[in-house]
Amino acid sequence: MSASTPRDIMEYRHNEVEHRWQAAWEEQGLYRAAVDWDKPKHYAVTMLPYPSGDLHMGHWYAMTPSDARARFMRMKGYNVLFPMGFDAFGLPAENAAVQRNVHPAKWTAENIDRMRKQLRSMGAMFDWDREMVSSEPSYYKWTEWFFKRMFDAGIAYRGEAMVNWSPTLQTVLANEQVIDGKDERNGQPVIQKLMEQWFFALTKYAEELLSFEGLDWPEPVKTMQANWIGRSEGAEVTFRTETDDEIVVFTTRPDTLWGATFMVLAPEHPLVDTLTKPEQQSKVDEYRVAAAAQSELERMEESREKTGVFTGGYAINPVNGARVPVWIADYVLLSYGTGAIMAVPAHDERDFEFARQFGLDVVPVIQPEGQEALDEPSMVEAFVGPGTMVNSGPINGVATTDAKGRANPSVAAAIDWLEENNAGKEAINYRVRDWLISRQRYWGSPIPMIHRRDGGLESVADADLPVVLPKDVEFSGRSPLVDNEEFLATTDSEGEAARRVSDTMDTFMCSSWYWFRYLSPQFEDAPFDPEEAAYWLPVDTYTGGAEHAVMHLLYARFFVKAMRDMGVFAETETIMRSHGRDPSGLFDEPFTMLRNQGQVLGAERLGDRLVVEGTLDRGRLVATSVRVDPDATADAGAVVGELIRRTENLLQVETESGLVGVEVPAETPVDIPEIAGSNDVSQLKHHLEIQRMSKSKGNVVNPDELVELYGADTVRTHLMFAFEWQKGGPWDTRGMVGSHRFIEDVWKLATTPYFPEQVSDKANADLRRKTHQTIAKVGDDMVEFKWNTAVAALMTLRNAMLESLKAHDVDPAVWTEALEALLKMLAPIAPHVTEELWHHLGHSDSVHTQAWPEVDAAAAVEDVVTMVIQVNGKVRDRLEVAADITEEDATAAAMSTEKVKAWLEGGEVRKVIARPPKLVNIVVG
RNA sequence: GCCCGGAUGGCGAAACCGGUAGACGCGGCGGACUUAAAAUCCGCUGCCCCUAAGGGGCGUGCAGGUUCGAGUCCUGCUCCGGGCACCA
Repeated sequence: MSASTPRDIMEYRHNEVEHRWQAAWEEQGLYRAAVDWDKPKHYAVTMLPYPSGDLHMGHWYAMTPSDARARFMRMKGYNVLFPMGFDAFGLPAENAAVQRNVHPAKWTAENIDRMRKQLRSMGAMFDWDREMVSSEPSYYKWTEWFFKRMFDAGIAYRGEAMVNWSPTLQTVLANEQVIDGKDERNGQPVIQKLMEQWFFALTKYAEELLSFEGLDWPEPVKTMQANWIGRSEGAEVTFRTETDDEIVVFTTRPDTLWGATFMVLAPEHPLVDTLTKPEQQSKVDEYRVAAAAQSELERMEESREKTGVFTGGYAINPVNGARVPVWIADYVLLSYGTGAIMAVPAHDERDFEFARQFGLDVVPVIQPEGQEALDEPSMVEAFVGPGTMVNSGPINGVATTDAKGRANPSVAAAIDWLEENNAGKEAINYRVRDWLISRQRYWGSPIPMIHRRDGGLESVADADLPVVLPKDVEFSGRSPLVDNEEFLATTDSEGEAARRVSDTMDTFMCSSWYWFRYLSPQFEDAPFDPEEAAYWLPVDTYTGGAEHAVMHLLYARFFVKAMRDMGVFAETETIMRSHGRDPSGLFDEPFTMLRNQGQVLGAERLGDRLVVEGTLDRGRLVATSVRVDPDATADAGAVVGELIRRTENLLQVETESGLVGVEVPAETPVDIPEIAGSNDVSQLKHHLEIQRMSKSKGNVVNPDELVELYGADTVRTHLMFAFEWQKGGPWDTRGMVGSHRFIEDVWKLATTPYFPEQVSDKANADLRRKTHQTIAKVGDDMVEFKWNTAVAALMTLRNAMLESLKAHDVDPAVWTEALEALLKMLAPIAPHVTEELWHHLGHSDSVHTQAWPEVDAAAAVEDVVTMVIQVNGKVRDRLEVAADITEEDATAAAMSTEKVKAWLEGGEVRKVIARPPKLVNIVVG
């Protein structure tokens, strides 16, 4: 050894190593991806983050495996593009504006700056030249442009929808802002109100969205989307009211029409007013007010007792002329189907309950298979099984089965009859609704539309895009665009004075096309540069949380299909062809492969027990003092209880008599005895369940401190090791030392000089076997996103190498082969330390540009295997046998061991099941 | 309520196609080094029972079933998580 020992030089200083390599990679442009038609491409995208302020463990959990996968693909020979951006519009920025008087633009920009720095500390291979931020005009110009194209294509339209309306604030609230049917800000009631909104005709694509052909997506995601779309086959039937209005209903069971004894309309249905008789008016009005106080989710709860009110009106059943009463009930939703149903209580569970509740007629029309005829008065539940149609005029005697749609003979017969008699027609209904994209908010992409003075609508000229959000605005809780004259006043295409639409777009709209913008975020002629698109599209690997399984992914799929049909890819296709790439089918779907990670969950924690003094103002307490006191009795102050939730300065406190909203003005003193000095609201701890980490829930673990303490490489390794990636789980920092030891051991293996002493062929073969088994295992696991077992396999190799290092019993060539393979395999997971050690071994190029190690299958083969011997299915002995043992030899060996003989004594061998070389099972009796 | 998942030692987990349950790691226990602690190193570690060695029984949320053999397949439950259309 030289005078300066390796230990002096080579101490592992993770911070120094990580900062140095991050700077070096950036300088070299190691992760900048460029179009290269001579290499196969791989476009990897991980769902972009919302800039909530700090990068939390959940972000690391989502991003570092995606990064490792992208790095792995690069080592496998692909030209990899892996960009990053920010989904920067949204509600939290407006909450900050209302409650802390920070402009959303400032709040967002500051958060993004902070998160960019934190993202860099991760050491991911993000190509920052491709970054996009959805709240910048250079991005939302194209979000608006897409809206225009949708409008021109007839996909964007005006319609009505139910919204959470705050009569106090005169504005629409997000579901999140409504707690217990009240506005979380001021405790005032919130009602459901029908309002004019903008929609995208997503249902036009419902059928195509049901096909997942060619997509490598998780089965549950496909199932959830299919269920969400909810295709059902049946018929539309027209009933006429006594006032000769039409009520169209959709039913999957037109065969049971002869048993329809009443109708139910959604309380908001437009015909309710005309149908309602004067003597029923007050009851109907009362019911409609009550229904408006409930959310759709509450209304759909099936376990609730059925409620409803008779309108006094009647409609005529078109199949038999029967006069059926028309009711309204909240379990019928205006947004589903036609907002009206025909009720067949004898054969539908919900209708049955409703009929029994209100004493309505029940008329059976199916004779159950192999049972007695249904006896109406004694029925206790609806009959929904197969049988034969009865009491049904023209379709009497037709069989009814469990099949859906026309595949059911009775349904087919009923549809045919309806069509022949002009009473209805075959129809397909989808549960999915058109995409409501307008929001009555400020911090979003403006809808580039203008109301002309003549009442018409026109879109803003392309040359005038983007419609820019005005900066100088005041925040009160409702969108400042609504009364911003400077913004609203404009002129139409003919120079006439006109008004802008004050709505902005759903942020899902921004996130429905961002991976196109990554391709060329500075491109000014179109949303993306077709030269880039022709090479990189489509996205090969998309990763993100399972919570986006339906909405975001369905919108993204819809968007691409609409883009395709609007010809947005025409030029891209031409360029593809000129390079010999066939574009057919490449623009039908956005993401070829999808993988979901689970969620890193926060730990459970009780909220602080608060004692609040203050004055009551419109149902909520305005605090004059807030104090934390774990022992406070219920009468210690005006409001005493556990802090359940906090949004900026709004507290939800659980008291003995229920949830109370508390507002804490800036000047109100907050006293937390545990924390010395002056305290503020943000230091209050609120209740945490074991649930996902998110800024809004406050149960966030900050990775920065862990990076400081252990290094990014350890944090990355541990996140990939500690959980099954698809599943996630509660975060616990303690186990991290194991991953840290692993990284330090790798450091030790690579920096300790290796001298062979007692070299043996067996030791050489053993280490080579382990090395090549590990290469095979880790390679397979990385393809399948099985990070935890990949790291475990690397740890096992580490253990074997530590033994070899101690025993000095392998050739230097075998040692080096193992060491370099270990570094290369670990490189995607722990990029900094492996790069440092790679260079330490004397290489001058980057470990990240190395080819993934090749498996030597011959070296990996196991020649001796442990064979298990079972007697009657229980393990009784084990034997070391040659891996290629024959069935006869295995059986003979198994039967002849002392232990087995003892177990066989006194019994007769009835059967021997041999599965060489792993197992022999002897059945005796 | 509806749709989709999940449940394995004290903890995070592993187990290809139905074939050794608990790899890998944390924690714990015992030991070495140290004045001591930390770090590091060595050994043990699913539970229970008998024991001197060595054996035996039980065990993958619960109750059944199929099979020579079930964590894995089937039926019925329980509990937990995600989504339910304005959180992203």
